[in-house]
Amino acid sequence: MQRSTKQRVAIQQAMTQADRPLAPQDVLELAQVTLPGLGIATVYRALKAMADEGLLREVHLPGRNPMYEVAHHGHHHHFQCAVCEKVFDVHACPGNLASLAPAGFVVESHEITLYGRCRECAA
Amino acid sequence: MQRSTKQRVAIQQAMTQADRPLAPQDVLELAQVTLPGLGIATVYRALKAMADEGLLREVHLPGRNPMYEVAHHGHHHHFQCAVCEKVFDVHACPGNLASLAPAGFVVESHEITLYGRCRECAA
DNA sequence: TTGTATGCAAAGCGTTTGCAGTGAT
DNA sequence: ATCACTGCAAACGCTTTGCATACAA
Repeated sequence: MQRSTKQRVAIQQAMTQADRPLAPQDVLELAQVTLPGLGIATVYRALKAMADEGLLREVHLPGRNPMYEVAHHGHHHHFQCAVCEKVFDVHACPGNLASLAPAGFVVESHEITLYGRCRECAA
Repeated sequence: MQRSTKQRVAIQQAMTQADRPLAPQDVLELAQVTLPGLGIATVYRALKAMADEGLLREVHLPGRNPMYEVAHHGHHHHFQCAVCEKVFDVHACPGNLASLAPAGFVVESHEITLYGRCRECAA
């Protein structure tokens, strides 16, 4: 199983404190505040390991490299701010999207991304 | 302006005949059927140029590299088949997604991706 | 003839992996 | 003392770019 190293503690701490999807590079920079020697390869390996363990979830957004978020929530979507580029969770869903597909197509799941300005950047 | 070369004709032909979002590699393979010597760099440059001209549109889907489709009018979304991995247009939209965002967030646009099995793969 | 377009190969960028050394158990 | 974890650097896959040549105008 997983060993508890100072690297992984720092990485998990960064993920938990951010409480929103982060790119590996973001995680590196946050974790390096408390652990300057941390390497990017370690971040990638730790994020993937934690995702395999179910602690984190991979987040794929259109036109962005893969991100990770703490895996607590159920079904949800994402909001991407056009100004600060940060990604936030959206805990609502219109549902009933199966009927949008062309006839003969079977819809099994869906993903919605909202774009605009977050609370801070809208002010 | 653009010059009409046999490479660009083949590329545009591939895009038009497919009538669905294609990755640059897909375009290369389709166009190479009629133009075997075609290089991948030319495909990338031509796709970008045609997108700048308004002939094509860049399509970004979660977890996929950028694709291109012929630029047609109107707001639409995409369906990605879990079996054949092909992407199709969805000419419907639930609308009214602005209210899904947290309070204080301003929604300017949205993107929806449906997943499931396309007509061929559902059979 | 002129200058854009092309093909190739090299360079970029984000991500993964091999390896020898480090450190948690 | 193990053996997983780490940092570094090399390797990777996709995309972009520099350059000399080809070719549309």
